[in-house]
Amino acid sequence: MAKELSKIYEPKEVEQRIYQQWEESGCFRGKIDPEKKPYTIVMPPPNVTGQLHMGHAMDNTMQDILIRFKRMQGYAALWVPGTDHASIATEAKVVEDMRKDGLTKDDLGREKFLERAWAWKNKYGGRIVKQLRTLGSSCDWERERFTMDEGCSDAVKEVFVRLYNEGEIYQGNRMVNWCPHCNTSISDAEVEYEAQNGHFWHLLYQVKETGEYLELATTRPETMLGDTAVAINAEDERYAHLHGCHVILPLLNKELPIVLDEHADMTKGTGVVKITPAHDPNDFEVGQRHNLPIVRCFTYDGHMTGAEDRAAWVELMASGHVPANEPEVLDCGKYAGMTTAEARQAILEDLTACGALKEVEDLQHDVGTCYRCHTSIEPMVSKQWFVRMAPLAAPAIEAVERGEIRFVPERFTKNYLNWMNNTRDWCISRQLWWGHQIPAWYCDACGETVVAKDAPTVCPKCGCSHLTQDPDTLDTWFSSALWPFSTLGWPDENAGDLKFFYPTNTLVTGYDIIGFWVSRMIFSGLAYTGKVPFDTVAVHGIVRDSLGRKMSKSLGNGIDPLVVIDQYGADALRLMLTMGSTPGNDMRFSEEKVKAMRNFCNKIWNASRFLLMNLTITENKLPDTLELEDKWILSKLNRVIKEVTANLEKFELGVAAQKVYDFLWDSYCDWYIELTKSRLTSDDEAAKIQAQQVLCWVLTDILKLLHPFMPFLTEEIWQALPHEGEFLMLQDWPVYNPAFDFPADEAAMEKIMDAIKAIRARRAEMGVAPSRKAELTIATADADVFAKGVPFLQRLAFTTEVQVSAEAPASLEGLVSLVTADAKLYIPLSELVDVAAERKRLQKALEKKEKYRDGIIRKLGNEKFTAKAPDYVIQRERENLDKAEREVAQLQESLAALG
RNA sequence: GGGAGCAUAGCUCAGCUGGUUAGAGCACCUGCCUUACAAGCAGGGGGUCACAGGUUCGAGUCCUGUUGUUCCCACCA
Repeated sequence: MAKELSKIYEPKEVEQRIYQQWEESGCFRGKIDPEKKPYTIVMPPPNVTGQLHMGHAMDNTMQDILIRFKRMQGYAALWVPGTDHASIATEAKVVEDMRKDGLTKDDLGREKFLERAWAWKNKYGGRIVKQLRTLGSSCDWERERFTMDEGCSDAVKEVFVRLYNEGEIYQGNRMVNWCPHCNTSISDAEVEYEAQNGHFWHLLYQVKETGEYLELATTRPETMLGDTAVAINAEDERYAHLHGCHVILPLLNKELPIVLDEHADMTKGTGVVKITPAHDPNDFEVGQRHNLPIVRCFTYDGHMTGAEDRAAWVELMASGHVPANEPEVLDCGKYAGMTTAEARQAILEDLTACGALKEVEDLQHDVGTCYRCHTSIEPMVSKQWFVRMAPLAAPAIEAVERGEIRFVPERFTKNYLNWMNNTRDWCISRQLWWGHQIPAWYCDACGETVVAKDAPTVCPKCGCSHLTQDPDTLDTWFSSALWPFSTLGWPDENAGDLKFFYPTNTLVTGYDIIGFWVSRMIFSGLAYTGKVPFDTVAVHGIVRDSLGRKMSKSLGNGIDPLVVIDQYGADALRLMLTMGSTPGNDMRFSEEKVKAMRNFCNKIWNASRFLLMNLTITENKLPDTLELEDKWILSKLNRVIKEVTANLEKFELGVAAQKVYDFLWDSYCDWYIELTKSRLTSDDEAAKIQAQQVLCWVLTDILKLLHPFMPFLTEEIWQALPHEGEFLMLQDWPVYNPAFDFPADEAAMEKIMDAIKAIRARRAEMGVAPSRKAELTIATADADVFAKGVPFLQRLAFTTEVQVSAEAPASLEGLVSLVTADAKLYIPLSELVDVAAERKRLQKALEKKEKYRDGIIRKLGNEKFTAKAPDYVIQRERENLDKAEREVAQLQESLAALG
């Protein structure tokens, strides 16, 4: 930053240059230093092929603020960056890309597909990481990780094998959420419910033994082909005579048992439920209880099963290796090959034709959809790998209840506990290729399952050397659950980073992934490292558009942070994201707010420009003697340092930023700089130097306090000011110092400021041009204080000669009088006064003040108040009353003087 | 059905454990290019703190209920 510069701060060139300087000088590197306390953040890894959006910008800005703050406080700070392979999302993108070339996964085969996927990852993988740099993120890029890199993959295998050997991972046919579009199972957490308009179809099933018709309702008539029972409640007297009877399934004319099960709710509908164990989670449970056959009539890609599917099942049955709960596969005959939607129509038509459809009712209900593609999910019985949650959840709940992990804001603890207390076993296998392939092998000869980190060469049971690896991959969140320690070297317990930087300190993330991710990191950390992975979870909300809507691709209302940065600078965007938000709450993006922050950047820029223009000193140190105004600003600065530090430690980032903002703009620029001008423009060299020194000292501390929020601009200015050391980002954080508390001087200075404000206000009301200067007479008990204020009154209150005395002028003829709590001020501008208007104004002011005074008198007269209120409150009220009395008296006097 | 958030100036929001006459930015009105900044300076208008009760010497802040709104979880054969 040179001394002659444009009036406007141009962020673009500065940001690139400064970031490069930092990175090349190794400022971001986290160093193991036994002399220091570690402070560690691991970045929630964005999708490797993704692009930066406002959510990332917010998340990473918060992390950068914290890590920069702690680094300046002297911690050995480490921020580990990285990316996530995002199995479903990335695989979907690669598949889509292949479709342009007319290719499918099956055409390529696994190996070729993975080659393509890696090529895709290498092509787009660097994008988001570059974009994070434009934000100013001070992460240690030399430690950048990827969930599928060697170390993370090793951690994944280690955990899988361990859990399997402990019996906490098991494989089996269970009801899972199936996405027919992504063609894979997904976990409960990945199902999103959406309201949809549907129907309730009332069907009639005839009872074989009695000939009567049972009415039952379903939202999914196409599943009827897979019905294997009808359930009624044992207590239900309406159907007591049907215990042990059977119904005839329409269309298939198949005989189904009537079972007694609590799942049948007497209060709902007719109290009769059809049971389709293969395609409904509740029905699956009923089927298990009554040992019902499981009949599958859907294929995994959303069609009705046919002869071929059935043949495959017959073959499996003959093979002898039949897993438990393996569903029978139905040949749906005329419906075979139809999509489930087509089959619904056809089946409804046929049911109508045979009189089995009684009526249709409109119904709005929530339908589970895939969180990635929003296709309706199909509950399917399928052979998958699961993690037993109960043993993992228990310690994870205890750790939070014991306070070893704290959520900020605290209310999210409930959200977490709610999730952990209701968790079911976690389906971790995915029918995808992009991801960590499950380290399980099956013997081709005897069917033995071998789980190991490395591929076995022979079957331990039969010695056969032909083993096939399970084709499935693991849920993305399985690897992200290990992120806080896999990135630091685990499973090598002796890894230096792990020993020094783990457990990490703060996890910054949005409330939307507490269940998906935070909870899984917590139980994983406890289970595998024996320690909580972090001590604090700082939760933030989401960034919405200016109308309060979620930013989404389909709405096209997303704002690209890079565009904003390009236009207004990264510092402005960062400030907008922090100052406009409160912990845990959503915020709205608004260009107006970004502009306001850009203006703030410009304000600092110009304040600094002013200082540089006047600067002759080369060393940043305070002068030996301080003037009243110097003590005032230093005392205020000292308080700001104390408060801002406390706010940051409590994760109140917005409040912290706001306080420095106000201090810089109001106290430093609007007052202090103006107050120093009389010294700076004087001929007194010593006074010039003295003013420069305080200006420089205070600005430097402001830059330090602002640095975590707006790193680029503060670094740029700091380097132009007299300083020691190479980078602002490596300087020590300012510390509160009781020696710089000057309460008496602050109060004195403010008496002068009150007078200045009073004169300005009156002149503005009277419409006096600033060019018209006037003499001033001050009558006050604080004559010595106001004597010090003379130059300020001259410069800032448009006065020429100033008389300060204890007494009012002998004659008030031709004078306008105005009052503050501590002084009466007289200006010879009475020819401009509209006496009537002036009387009215004074009367209004007097009434208001009297009302206020009377309020205090009543309060202080209330014995209950004086008996119960704390002393400091009573004391303050007495002072207020004092001040109000004086003001009332002075107003009355002025009014009397008007005649 | 269970849980949570939000409701304060025209707009976007602060307001911590209850305690000065409720604040900021933007917008609006008036006057100023006062040699750092018009992306600025000075001055000003604008709020029965959603509603109804309650606790308290004292409530925007705590409690109960109501309304509106957003979200999470569960269920819906």
